[in-house]
Amino acid sequence: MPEVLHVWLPVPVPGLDYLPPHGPLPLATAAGAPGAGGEGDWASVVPETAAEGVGRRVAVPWQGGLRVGWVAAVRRASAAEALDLRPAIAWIAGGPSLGAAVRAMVSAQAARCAVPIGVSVASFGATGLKGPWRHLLRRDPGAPVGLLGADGQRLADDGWHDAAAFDAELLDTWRRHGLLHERVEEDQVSDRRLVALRPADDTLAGAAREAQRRALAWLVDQGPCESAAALARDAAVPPGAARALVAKGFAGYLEVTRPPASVPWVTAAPFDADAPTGIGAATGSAGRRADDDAVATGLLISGGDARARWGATLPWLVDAVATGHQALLLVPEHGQAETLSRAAAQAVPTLRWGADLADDQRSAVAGELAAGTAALVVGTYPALALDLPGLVRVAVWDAASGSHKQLAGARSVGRRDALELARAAGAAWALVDPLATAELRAAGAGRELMLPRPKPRAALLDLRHERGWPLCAPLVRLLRQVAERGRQALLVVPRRGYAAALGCRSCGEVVMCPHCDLPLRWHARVERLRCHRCGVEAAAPDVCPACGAPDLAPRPGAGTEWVAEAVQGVVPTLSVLRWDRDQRDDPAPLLAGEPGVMVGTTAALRLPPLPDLALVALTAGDALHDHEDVRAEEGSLRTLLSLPDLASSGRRPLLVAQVHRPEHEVWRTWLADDLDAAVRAFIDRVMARRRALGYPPARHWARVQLTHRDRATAASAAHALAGRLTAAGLPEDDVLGPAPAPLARARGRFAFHVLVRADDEATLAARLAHVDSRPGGGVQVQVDVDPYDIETWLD
DNA sequence: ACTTCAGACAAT
DNA sequence: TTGTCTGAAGTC
Repeated sequence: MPEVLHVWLPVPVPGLDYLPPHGPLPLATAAGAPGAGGEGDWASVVPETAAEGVGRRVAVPWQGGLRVGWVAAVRRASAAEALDLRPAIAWIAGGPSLGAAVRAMVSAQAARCAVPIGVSVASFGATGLKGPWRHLLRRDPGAPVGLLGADGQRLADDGWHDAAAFDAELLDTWRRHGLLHERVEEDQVSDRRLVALRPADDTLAGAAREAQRRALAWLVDQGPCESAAALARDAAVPPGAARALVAKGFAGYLEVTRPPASVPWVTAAPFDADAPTGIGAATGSAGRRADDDAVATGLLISGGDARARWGATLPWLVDAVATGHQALLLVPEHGQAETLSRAAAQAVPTLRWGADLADDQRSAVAGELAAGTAALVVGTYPALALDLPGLVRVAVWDAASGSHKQLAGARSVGRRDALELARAAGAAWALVDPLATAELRAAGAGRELMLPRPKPRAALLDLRHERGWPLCAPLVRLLRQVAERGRQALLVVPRRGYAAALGCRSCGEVVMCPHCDLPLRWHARVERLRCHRCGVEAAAPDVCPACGAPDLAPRPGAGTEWVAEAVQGVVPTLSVLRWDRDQRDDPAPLLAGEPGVMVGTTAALRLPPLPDLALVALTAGDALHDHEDVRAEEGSLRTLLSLPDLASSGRRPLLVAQVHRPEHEVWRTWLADDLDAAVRAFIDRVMARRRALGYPPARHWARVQLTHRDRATAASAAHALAGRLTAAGLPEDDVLGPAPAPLARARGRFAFHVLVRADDEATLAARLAHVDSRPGGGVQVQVDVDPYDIETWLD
């Protein structure tokens, strides 16, 4: 019975079957192969048998070229079935592999999110599958040249040839008949470098050529450099001297293969109470320590401040590494990987995995970890797909953060995948967050650690009674006090730009985006209207497009520009900085302790803590939870609870929010005398409501979005889908809609939503199998299991 | 994801 | 007739 490889490609298709590559194994060490061997043990591994190749990379024929994917499984097939399959091209020697736990996680994600396995594979970054590849082939020495036909005469010798020189269909035929040996290797990265070509001689003698002699000596001494200009700079000679060396042939440009990168171990940031990380060292932390009777069940750490949570989490991870194992800390955002890895590196050997790593650093890190080296890995989502054979503990930082939700690909939630990975690896897990939300509590932690939370100095400013806008009178007084005392303030605004809209004072019409159902936002500094959804830009019209009155003015909904202008008017002596996507003023003066005000969007909440922060103000507090999302109120409270982390000093800042509805339970909870009890009661109420209404975590939801340029076509496709789902036997209660999307038109396409729900993930996935992802007629379908609507309040 | 192909439409 | 755009189908 022939063997069949089940291959996962980073392409949105299900796993595909191929026959194992033809040829004697291991091919990498075949005599006469260029570049064979000599790359170290890890790099030269090639499976001896197909079954050994599970988790390894294989190149397969793909649309006239090749693709590289993971071998997910090897099975036996009947001879008849094997006849229909194409052979794979070649194993990829060495490099990363996809461990059993990661394979289980990826396949669970694809099932849960109702996407083809290739979408999940691609969503983890597809490290090691991207190439560029060098594809070489030669005639199987046992194959008579005559069998190859006219084109095959080029393979009469025993040497290796570049596959690009041959027709793809011809290669496929030869491959099916087992006439070829093939090799696919990562193309060696080479750089153009200036190198010394010959030693100095008489033509370089004399005082006039002293600089040229020095430059050549430097090049011989220090090795290749980037360019003649770089040589001149480094050797401190005039640029002309370096150029002269090239002109005379003493130096020249060569393609130099890049040496393998060394493993970039994270260097520790020295612990300092006022360090920008705001995170204390593991040792000597006053925080309680998470101990370890929760192995393989799970731990939920919440409460306290960021420092206390870190103090509880890091020792738990360090213990794993200290006993020679591996631990993984998943963080939602790239910036946190940087700060937390530096803080961790003080206590434990730490490797960081992030989108900014160069390809050669990636393979160095992956190789080190695949060898089982004891280390803590701090990384964003793609770190979950690393091969960590010694993994025993997985922690998720800011586990309730909406940033764990992936916005593309399988649209999975990183926290969910981390738990799956831990389960498959038999590792213990910990979820860490300011707030033990309903979903975190439902994750099934065997132990919960709620760190005590000091009552914040917080106050509401009721906009129904206070005068002044966008800054009400009490907030103006507070800002003046900050200025008088030479301290710092941070203002959080729910929008960038100047105003939420440009409108007509005569007829009330606002200027809308031509592609989306949204007003264009007014950016005063550049005098442009911009759509924050589709990015379209326009100059402001001179007259109202509706009534023709020359009466256009910024409409309420103050953005960062407007607030910054207002603040500057109130405290002219204070420096006012901005922090949003449009403008990121250097926060260095504030970090150095100078007085000033930072005005920013919620992005400013991720700034390093400020050393002399006296005031944090939310200019539109209600906007924190005024959006359509079941998690809105939890998210709002979560943000409020983490505001104290913005200050790094001992003096706690005053936290204020301008609000229209002070009676909302989020505000009442925030201001409660016994904060911990109030938070617990709040989450209990949330849980009860979610159970009563069938929201997550009580039940599981998916949103199917159908879009089309034409509104009626989108609507009828949505109705057809809802009809098909009920016809397939789904309870009518569990198919909601169709309804127009909250934003009915975006980027020129009309969107309708159908919501599907079920009691558990498996049932939901089975129900989503009835959704046709390519209904035709130009309708696009997107399925989002466990949807988050995190963007609507910030635009 | 990416390629390839077919049909619709506009410009020459 | 040729070029350009859009959508559909297929990858084992």
